[in-house]
Amino acid sequence: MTSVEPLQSESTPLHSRDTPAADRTTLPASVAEQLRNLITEGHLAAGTRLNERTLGDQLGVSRTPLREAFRLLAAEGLIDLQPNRGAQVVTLSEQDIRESFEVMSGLEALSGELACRHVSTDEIVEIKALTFEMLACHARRDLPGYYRLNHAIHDKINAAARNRLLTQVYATLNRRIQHLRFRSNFDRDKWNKAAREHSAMVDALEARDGARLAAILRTHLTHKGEAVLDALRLEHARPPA
Amino acid sequence: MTSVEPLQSESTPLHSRDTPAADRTTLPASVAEQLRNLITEGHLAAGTRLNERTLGDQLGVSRTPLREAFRLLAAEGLIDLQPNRGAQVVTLSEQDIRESFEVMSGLEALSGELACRHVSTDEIVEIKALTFEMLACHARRDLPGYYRLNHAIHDKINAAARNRLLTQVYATLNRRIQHLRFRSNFDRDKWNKAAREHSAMVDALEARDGARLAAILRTHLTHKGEAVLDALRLEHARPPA
DNA sequence: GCCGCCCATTTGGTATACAAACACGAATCT
DNA sequence: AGATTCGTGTTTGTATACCAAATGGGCGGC
Repeated sequence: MTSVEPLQSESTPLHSRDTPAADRTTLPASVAEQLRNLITEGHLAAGTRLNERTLGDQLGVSRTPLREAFRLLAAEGLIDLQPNRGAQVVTLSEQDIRESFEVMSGLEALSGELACRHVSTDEIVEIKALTFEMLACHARRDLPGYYRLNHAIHDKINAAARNRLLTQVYATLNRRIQHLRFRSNFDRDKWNKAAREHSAMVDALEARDGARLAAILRTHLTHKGEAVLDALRLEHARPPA
Repeated sequence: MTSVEPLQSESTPLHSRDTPAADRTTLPASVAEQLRNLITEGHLAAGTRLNERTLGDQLGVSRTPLREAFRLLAAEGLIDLQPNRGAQVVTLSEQDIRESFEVMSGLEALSGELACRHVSTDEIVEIKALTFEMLACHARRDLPGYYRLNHAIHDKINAAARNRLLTQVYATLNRRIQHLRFRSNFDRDKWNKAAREHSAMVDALEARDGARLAAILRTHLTHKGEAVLDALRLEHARPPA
């Protein structure tokens, strides 16, 4: 995946002239979002150069808002913006990935701690239910379903922490490595362990034991990081189709 | 401080034509840095509107790079960029501040934990020395000196964590509240407590007790957050000169 | 006093122009 | 041959002009 197929049909401008009036977002923001999606979903491979003129034509916007979108994405760490050399999709080194998981594990721990302080019983119930659904996916070896529910659970815990900044920072960091997570088709052992950790999470949450939940989430994320790194190294040895 | 005095003499363009060739930074970046400094040092008060034309003239740049700088600062959370309403220096609500300190305390905790894993004996020595210097400032009631050393110590611990992402994220968050920290001329009790906490930090670091250092840093930051909030509320009751 | 209308101002976005930086291959030198 | 220089086309960086749309007041009517 090194070149880009038509990103958008020519006939659908981003700003439809007929939108009522109100909350239309700005062009740079929506361009940034499109690119963000392309990157996080892996449709734009790491290292891809983003030519201003070309990409602008494909997206149907002029250079000005595109460049502003670049600044945004650069600040989020999704693209690399070098003076006079343009933008390219960021390539994460092993260390970058390790650092990302370290920071994210710290944030998850905080999230767990705060969640135990603020979570409502309704939320606990919902998280517990989601966890069981996820365990069902695990039993069925349904990886996509597992990922989806996994994501939902972590989102709920994060929301229960009642800290928008935390949510936002976490989301930003997560996006940088999101496409990697889906590739780590980790082995049976690790998957079993992860599932068990999720059961323990629910226990800690029900007991509202912040320290315990924090510790579980911390190691959970650390394990996930290791799994991703392993998968990456494996891929490196024998590149995928 | 609601209006802006000449930000730069007309005769010193940001890009001097004679700079050799090499690492000149781009205009948006340097504009952003100037604004960042003005904001974090409190020369641009919260809520100040940033008019594109006016500000561009003052800084000697056109709207194009200025707008890109705005995107940068908005992504960092230093300014608020509302569609069709322009940019203004962000105004943090009490909750924003509380959330900031919560996240930062989590990051500090992580920093302490990692620092204990990676710190060199030389670094410990240096941190210990700085701590004593800081305690000297405390004894002399030298608040500016205290702040300076305090900052240096936290930087060193952060550096010892060996995680550039952590450093960067922390710095970004810190900038948003930096100008508040200097105003919190907290009372004798809190200051004493903070000083004691710093001694405990060195102990934990020497013992390379990650969990302990993490806990200390965590509560240290929490206390700082409370102090800032107190000071803010006080100021609110009786506005400063 | 309240409401709606109108206008000056500002922002959002496009297009264009041009200088400087860069990439890369050809020509040159040793 | 290999390294170096040179030149040229391409891309980025910045400025500027321009216009549409949104905003925010002020003004007049009620």
